[in-house]
Amino acid sequence: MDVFSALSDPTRRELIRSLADGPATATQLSRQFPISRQAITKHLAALDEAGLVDRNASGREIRYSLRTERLGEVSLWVAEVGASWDQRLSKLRDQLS
Amino acid sequence: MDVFSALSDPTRRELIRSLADGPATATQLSRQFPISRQAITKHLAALDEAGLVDRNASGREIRYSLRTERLGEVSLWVAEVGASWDQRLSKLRDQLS
DNA sequence: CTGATATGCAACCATTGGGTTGCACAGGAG
DNA sequence: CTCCTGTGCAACCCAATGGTTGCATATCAG
Repeated sequence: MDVFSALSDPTRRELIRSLADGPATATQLSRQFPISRQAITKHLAALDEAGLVDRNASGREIRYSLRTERLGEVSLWVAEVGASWDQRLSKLRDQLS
Repeated sequence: MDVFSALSDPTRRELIRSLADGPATATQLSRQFPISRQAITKHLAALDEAGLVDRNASGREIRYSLRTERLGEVSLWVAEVGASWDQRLSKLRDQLS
C-alpha cells in the first residue's frame, strides 16, 4: 500500500496521531478506539506496508512506533503540484503584461 | 469526499498533475488516460467534492481547473504530525541529558 | 435541418476495504 | 503447571470503489 492510500483512512490518520505521542502496542491502541483489536492490527499492517510505522517485538508484545520519513513524500508531491500550478500562473501573467 | 481520500487514487493524482498544466475538459483528459470518459468524469466529481477542482461551463463544454488551496490541509496535517513527533523526541533527549 | 461531438444519467459488475467473530498459540505471572 | 493476556490467522459480511456499457440530451458546425 502506498503512503497516500495509507493516509486516506481517518482511523489510520488517528492512529498516526496517537503514535506521534509515543510507541504503543495494537492492544493498547485498540483501547483508545471504538473498534476491535483485529481491526487496529489490520490498520497497523497497512501503515507498516506503507513504511509509516516500525514494529519492534519484545516478548509477546509488538510495539509500533512512528516513522515520519515517508510523510515527506506527501508534502513533496503537494509542493510539486503547487509549484507547477504557480509557475503556470506566473507565465500567464507574463504573457498578459 | 475529504482531500486525503481524493488523493488516495493514483489516477486522480495524475489528473491533478495534468490540470496543473492548465484547465481541461473531461473528454480532453480522457484522451490522455487509458480509461473511459465516464470514469474520468467520476474522478473529477470526486475531486470537485473534495474542493480540489473548479468547474466552469461554457457552451456544451465543462472546463475543469485546479484549486490548490485544499492541498494546504494535507501539508498542514503532515507538518503537525511531524512536529509533535519531533517535539516528543527532543523531550526524550532532554530527559536523557 | 442534420450530423457530429460533449456531457449526463443509470444500470451493472468485480474487487477492495473496513469491520466482525472464532479459534489457536505463545509468553508472563501466580 | 495453570491461568491470563497479547498476537496471529482465517472466514465471513456488507458497503464502497473503480471501472464498464448503453442511451438520452444538448450544443456547435455545415
